[in-house]
Formats: sequence, C-alpha cells, structure tokens
Amino acid sequence: MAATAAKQQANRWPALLDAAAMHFADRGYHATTMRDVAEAAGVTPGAVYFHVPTKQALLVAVYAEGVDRIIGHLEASISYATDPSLRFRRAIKAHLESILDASAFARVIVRVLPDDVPEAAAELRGHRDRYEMRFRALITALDLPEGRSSTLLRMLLLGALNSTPVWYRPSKGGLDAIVDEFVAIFGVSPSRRGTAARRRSRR
Amino acid sequence: MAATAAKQQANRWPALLDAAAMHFADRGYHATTMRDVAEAAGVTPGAVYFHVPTKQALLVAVYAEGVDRIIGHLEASISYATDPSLRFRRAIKAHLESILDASAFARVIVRVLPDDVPEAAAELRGHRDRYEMRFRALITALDLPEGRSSTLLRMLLLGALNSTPVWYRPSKGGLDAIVDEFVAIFGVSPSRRGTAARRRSRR
DNA sequence: CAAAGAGCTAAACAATCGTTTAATTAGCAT
DNA sequence: ATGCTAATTAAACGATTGTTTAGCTCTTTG
Repeated sequence: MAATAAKQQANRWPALLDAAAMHFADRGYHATTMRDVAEAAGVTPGAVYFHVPTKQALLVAVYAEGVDRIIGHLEASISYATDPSLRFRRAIKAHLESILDASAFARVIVRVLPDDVPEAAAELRGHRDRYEMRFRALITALDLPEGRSSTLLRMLLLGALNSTPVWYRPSKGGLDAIVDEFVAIFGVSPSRRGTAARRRSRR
Repeated sequence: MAATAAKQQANRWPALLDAAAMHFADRGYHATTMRDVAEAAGVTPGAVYFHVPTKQALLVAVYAEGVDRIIGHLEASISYATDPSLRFRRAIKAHLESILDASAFARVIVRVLPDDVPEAAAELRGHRDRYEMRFRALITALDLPEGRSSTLLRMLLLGALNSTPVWYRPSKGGLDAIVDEFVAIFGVSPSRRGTAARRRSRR
C-alpha cells in the first residue's frame, strides 16, 4: 500500500511532457526527434521509453494534456458570463490566450494535425473533438441570422484563430485589439442580431 | 545552337514536380522522402538529383510553381470585374478553387510553412509574399468601415481560407455555397459599406 | 559513323532515425 | 544490512534517411 504517494525519487515525466510540447509545437511532429525531446528534458533518449512506448504515444499524451488545458482555460473564462455574445467574445479571447502564450501545449493541437500521424489519427481526433464540441455549443447559442450556417461559422472562426501563431507578434495594443477585430468580423452585428429568432416569435 | 528546342528525349522533370507537389501537400515536407517522390514519378531516387541539388531545392521549385499557378488563376478570375466587392468575392472563390482542386501545387503553399525548412525559409517566404501582396491590394480597395484594420482582415481571411482543405468535403451545394458564407462573414455589409469614404467626401 | 552530352539506373555511402537491451543508481519496506 | 522496485544511463541495434558515385543508354550533332 501507500503506492499512490511516496514515489518522487526523480520523476522526469513532467519535464519530458513539457519538452515534447515545446518541440512538437515549434517544429512539428516529424521534425522533432526523440533525442531532441530527451535532451531538452535533461535526460537520456532511453529514459523516454520508460514513460512512453512510442513516439506516437508521446504525442498523444501531449495532445490530451493540451486539450485538457485549453478546455480548462475556456471554461474558466466564460463561467461568469451569461449573455451568449459575451460568452462568445470571452471564448475567442481564451482561445487566443491559450495558443499564443508561452506554454506550448495548446499550440501542438493547432500545429500537429491528426493526419500527420496516421497510426494515432483516430485518438488525436478524439481529443480534438472534445474541444470542438465545447466550442460548437457557444456558437449554437448565438442565434445567427437566417441562412447562415453555424457549422461553417465555427470552421471559419477556428481556421482564422488557429492561424494566428503564424503571424501574430505581441504588440503594445495587446490581445484585446485583436479580439475586437475577431468580434467585428465573426460576431453577429448588433443591427441584425437575433433577427431570425424575433421573426420566429412573431415580433 | 538550337539548344532551347530539340531536347525532349525522356524528360521526367514535370512528372517529378507533380509527384513532389502531391506528396508535400498530402503528407508535409518532413514526412515525404525523396524515394516517395521518385517512385511516384516512376524514376530512380538518383534521377531526382539530376534535376535538383537538394530536397529543399525541390520544395522551392514546387513552391514557385504553386505561387505562379495560384496568382495566374486569381488574375484570370478577377480580370473582368471592376467593382471592388465583386473582385473580392471572385478572389475568394479563386483562392478556394486553387487550394481545393486536385492539383496539389497550391496546397503545398498552404501546408508547408517557410519555418518548416529553415535553410530555405527566406526564399519560400519570398514566393509566398508575392501572393499575399496581390491579395492585399484587393482588400485595400474595399473601403472598410472606420476602425477596421485591412491587414488584420487579410490575416483572418487567409487563415480561414487556408484551413478549408482540413475540413472541406465536396458537396452538392458546390463551392458557391461556401463562398457565400465567406462573403457574409468577411465581406463588408451593404448597410455600412463605404461609410468612411462617403464621410470623407462630405456626403 | 564518331563524339558528346543529356537523362537516367544501380548501388552504395555516411548520418540519423526510433527503439531495445543490459547494467546502474536511488529510495523504501522488511 | 537486505531485498525490491522505480527511474535512469550507456551503448548499441537495424532501418531509413538524404545524397553520391560510376556507369549505362539513348538522341543529337558534326
């Protein structure tokens, strides 16, 4: 017994996860070698295989942790807002914070696509979908004008959001300036907001 | 003399370019081996090095050809339109056609980022910028509402456009249905279009 | 016909890859 | 102290990588 506690004798697993996240995010999956990860974690290549059976499993572990973190940050950011369009804005900001900050975990999900690793594609897609489902609910609640597809809106929004790491450089304007632009483009404009719903309720 | 003509004895260079484009677009740069490309072109690995000195140079050649093609298609699509917002719409459709059709050249530019190959990053960025500059002009002509950044609009639009290969599957609705959504989101809404310009000219 | 060169093949090269193996160290229970 | 297990090192494994080399086969040119 006492198996859960009492085993911190030199565990390099957290450091390995961090190092793997950094390299996968910055260079991609195929350009990252197990030796890169091991060296960044201050460990011998062989040590990685004590914690993980394959390189693919290492990516899956990073992916799972990344999705957990990005969902956690999203949930915390929108929890105290009730207005759908405010929740929408907070979600956009939370997403940007996740993929633009120094922690690389969320960036891995954006950069490494499931199809990059066919053997693990299904598992990666599973984790990815967990987040996308959460995002979908926020958009469904938005009450779009008639004729607009909420699925397409989500795809376009996530595409635009996820490409920010490529071009964004922190400026004095801060993130809010960019969030404003996202809302201006993707947010339902005030003059038309809720038109469909009001029409449906004869008013 | 007569050097330009009279030398088609069995040139596999076009086939090699095509094969390289397909593999780079489908699997990415690092996951594509020179043997993959050679085999797809029906050629021995050594033959590739008759036409190109390195793998990076092969990517640069594909990149250059891809940018030429996507610019050519864009130019042809907007040439007979004069209204800026119509040209904008045509450009969106042309871009989607380029990166969604079977020819893989344009998809390579979308998938393989300059930073993926540091030694060739500058050259790749050069080609990429040729296209982005052309796109920039179309947006500048759009006459946005006050406070909106045309640079940011371009970044968000290209981000959304370039992520379509990840999720788009050809449907009976055709491309126009999706182009409509892009215009609905990124196009300047009619009720506000030109407000700033009209205000500037006192009318 | 002979010489030249363009285009390619066959075979190998050294380097690097993901991964495995055996031996070693450190902490904990008995 | 002794044994036990978690965690790691050092060193190697075979496979695959980008690339090179030498030679072969056509077509063209003089």
